[in-house]
Amino acid sequence: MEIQTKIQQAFAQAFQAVYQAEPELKQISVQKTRKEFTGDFTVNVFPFLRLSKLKPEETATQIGEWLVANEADIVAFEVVKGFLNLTLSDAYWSNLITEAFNNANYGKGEPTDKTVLVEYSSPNTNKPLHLGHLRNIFLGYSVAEILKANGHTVVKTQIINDRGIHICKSMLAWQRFGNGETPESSGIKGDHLVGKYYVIFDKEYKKQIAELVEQGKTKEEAEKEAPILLEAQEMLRKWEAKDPEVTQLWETMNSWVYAGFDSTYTQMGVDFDQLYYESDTYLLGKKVVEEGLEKGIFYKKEDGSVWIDLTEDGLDEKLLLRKDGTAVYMTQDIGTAILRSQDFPSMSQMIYTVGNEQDYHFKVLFLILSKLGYEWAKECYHLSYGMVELPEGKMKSREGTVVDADDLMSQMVEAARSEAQEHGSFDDMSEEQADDLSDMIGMAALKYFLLKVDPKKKMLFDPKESIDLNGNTGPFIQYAHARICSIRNRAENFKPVSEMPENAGEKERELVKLIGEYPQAVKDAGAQFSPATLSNYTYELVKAYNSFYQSVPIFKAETENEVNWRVQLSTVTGKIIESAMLLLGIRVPEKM
RNA sequence: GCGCUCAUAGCUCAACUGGAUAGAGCACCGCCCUUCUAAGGCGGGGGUUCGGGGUUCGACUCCCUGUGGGCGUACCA
Repeated sequence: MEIQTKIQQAFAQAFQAVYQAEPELKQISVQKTRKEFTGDFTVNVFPFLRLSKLKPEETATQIGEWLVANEADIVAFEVVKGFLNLTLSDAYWSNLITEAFNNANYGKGEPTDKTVLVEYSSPNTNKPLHLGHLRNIFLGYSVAEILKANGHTVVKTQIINDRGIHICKSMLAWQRFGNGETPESSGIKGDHLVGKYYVIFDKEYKKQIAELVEQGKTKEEAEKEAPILLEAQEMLRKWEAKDPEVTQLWETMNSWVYAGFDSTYTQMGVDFDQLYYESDTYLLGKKVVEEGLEKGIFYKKEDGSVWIDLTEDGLDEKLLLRKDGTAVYMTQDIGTAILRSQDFPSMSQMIYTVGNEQDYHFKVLFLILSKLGYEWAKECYHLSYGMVELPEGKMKSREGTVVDADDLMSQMVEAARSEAQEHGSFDDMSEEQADDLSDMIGMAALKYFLLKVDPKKKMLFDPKESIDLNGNTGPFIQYAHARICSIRNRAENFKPVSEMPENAGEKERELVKLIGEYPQAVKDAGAQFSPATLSNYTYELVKAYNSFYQSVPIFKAETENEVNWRVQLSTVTGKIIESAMLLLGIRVPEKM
């Protein structure tokens, strides 16, 4: 049990004993005592004055006296206005450090019976991944790891949008302008090659529109009638009819893209347990919509299109099948969700990591699923994150301001490499070690930069700032870890200490407190689906450690016991840094 | 138009979900390497928390309102 919860209960007990009244547990807020005051934890008595019928100071004092008399771990208290500041015993802190030192799973929750499916990538197969995908994927991966750390069983998944008009556009352009170019013949990564033809299609399409407009068509007419677009639509119909030639081309080009994605995912350091392809799920979606139509949940318009009326729920009418009977985005998503629930019958929650531009879409999706009678619909959760913006504004693929994921990652790694080179980190390293270290640092800078911001909020990506390795950054945290490893290596005669030295100073005590907060930090990050809260915690921990490291000599401590204690504190801090960073998907080096 | 959402130091972000004098990083200024990794530490300046009302013992946080951004409102995904 977390110490906060214990204090909460003790406080309630005290209230019962002193005033014969029961405060609501939720109302008892236990927080860290601010630096300006003495104490470890603070309880606010304001909400309970109507129960005690006394002034804030009197209430706090009486409760404080009871707690010191009856709770072994609480040894002193101090009252400032309505704030009751409690001081815990050294024995309590000593036990905590011993536990953190001995328990390999310190901070992680007990196994639960919950199975959570986390979707954290949903790429289209017509172009490479970009910066927006990076935030999406790092976020979802980290949330999945955090949920695991909270004891849940997690299934990581992606939905691959492999069918539709977009991929036909690339296919058509390749067929017409490609001259048989392949990733092998050109040396271009598969997803980038296919993306290149998507751009070529768009150029040709625009050219044809311009020509048609010149011939006297309106812009709208031209956009609908451009021959190359009609051909792409024809290709989609052929695909749906399983035309052998089109199918073959589709398979070939998708396979190029998957090879490209695989290498991007590898560089990102992420993995998946289960893949879903829309080409496999859209038919189930269509079937379910037909069934819903029979049940009267949906209705058909005269032109044959199928809709659902959500106006009574405060939403709009939504299309589910086009008049030609083909599926739309919503249709496929219904199919995918149902398929997943069938594949994982024990699933207790389904999380979709998707940008907040789709908030409305998921509201509608979950509502439809629940109208279709699926109980698990209420356990669906849209992990909605804010868009990534650049200093010059939004990323726009048409204007070429998209930041490519592969390019960005290699730039980060190269920046890290030259910095490490300058720093002399490679001096005793092999080439592979140097490569690995560069990768570790560059990726840490990027991941931490994207994860430290509250996922819900939109964020600004300034390339200059992201590449910075000082201050509140991933490499800053890695550096602390490397220093700790170096201390640990030096401490040959280290023996764990079971009691905190009586003369332990402020810096040490501050560090001890933060170490004690790790389990709660993991819990909070899981409850809020927020790697950012965990980043902030780790940053606080590292700052406290650096401050300690700077002002408290470790190997020149007065007694051997103190040396051991300080090495032990360092070791525990290092373990937490590593553990927390892994939950963010960030590796930590032993030297840098 | 309607719906959702955001606004905190020059810039980028925090603030334990309603609690004490709103904190960090970057940038700027000044110190600290014969103590263990200076990718570090210590100190300084910098705020009407977008404006205006309200609720509360207490508001960056909740409610109303105004202003200004973003997103959605597709037979796109």
